[in-house]
Amino acid sequence: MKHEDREIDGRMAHFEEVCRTEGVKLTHQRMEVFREVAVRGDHPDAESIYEGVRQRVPTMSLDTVYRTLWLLSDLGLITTLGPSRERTRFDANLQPHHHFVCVRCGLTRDFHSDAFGDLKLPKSIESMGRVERTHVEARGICTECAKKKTEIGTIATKKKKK
Amino acid sequence: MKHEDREIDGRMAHFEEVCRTEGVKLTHQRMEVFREVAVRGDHPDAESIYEGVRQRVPTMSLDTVYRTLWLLSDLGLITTLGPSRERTRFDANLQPHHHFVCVRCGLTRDFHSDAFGDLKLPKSIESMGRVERTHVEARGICTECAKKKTEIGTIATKKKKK
DNA sequence: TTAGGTGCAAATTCTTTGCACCCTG
DNA sequence: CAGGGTGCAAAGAATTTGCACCTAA
Repeated sequence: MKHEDREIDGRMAHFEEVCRTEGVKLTHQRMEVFREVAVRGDHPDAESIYEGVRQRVPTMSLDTVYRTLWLLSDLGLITTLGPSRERTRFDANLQPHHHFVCVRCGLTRDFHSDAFGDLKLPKSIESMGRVERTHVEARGICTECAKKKTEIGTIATKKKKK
Repeated sequence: MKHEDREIDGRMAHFEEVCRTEGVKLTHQRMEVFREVAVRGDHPDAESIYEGVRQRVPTMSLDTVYRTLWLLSDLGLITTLGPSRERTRFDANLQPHHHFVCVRCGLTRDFHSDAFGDLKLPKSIESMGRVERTHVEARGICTECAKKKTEIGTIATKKKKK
């Protein structure tokens, strides 16, 4: 697994660099939380990350894990699966369709595309399972948010500027 | 908006039919909750659906909205955006990549595809906003869950069979 | 040294559940 | 009329926050 280790090392190095340039302290806890997310390929939730880190840092608390995860997210070092910091949302459109998602405000709108009907999936996917349908998520900034321009930077940046 | 109205009517009809065949009672509340989700194109959360329905059915309670939404989801009449009934999950992979998601257990694994690098988006998306990146979600049943076969039907079916 | 970071515990927020009455089939 | 469905209130889960002590820079 030489390749994977190198990948992790690269992520750790990037993490440390971003923390330094953003003026965020490199604590033991933060390194372990980031490492846990970086090493695991299963996209764990906060609780699961907490359990993993606790084996190495028994004093770690769950609230620090949460604080750290959102910090990392604000720094652009990690992302969330699905809507971030939002409640579950529902969709009554059963037709095959795709979503445009605004990464700033969460606006989500359907769009259709015949071209996306039969995307050719790589063979690597066969070992994971049988795919029943594919769905494309186009992420960007919606028209409304774009109007507001650079009104606000990232939360992390705001904090730093104090 | 002739076309849209027809689409909604079709969804309502399908909803009523499924309820009948599944032996689920067609209550005023359920119809209004389903209609609210069907009519709105913004994929609302439970609270928002609650507010919308309450204007027509002032006695509606939030817990009924939740119960109804999960029932509709079990019946396959609606779906959720992102992970269903799950906590937020994190991803440290910053490289452009895609996900295979098991709709049964939630297992999520990365996969890569050069072909998906530059999907041609329909022009209809331009009015929504500026797309920065696209991400493909391949949904299906993972190898592990497939082994377990038809061990369990849908929750709705289970309920019905009592 | 010192401002930011952490752990603890309490507070919030979101969602689910028990129960008695109500309404669809 | 019977059994599922609903509203209410209270419980539970997940996540956030206030505060005093701790530690990286």
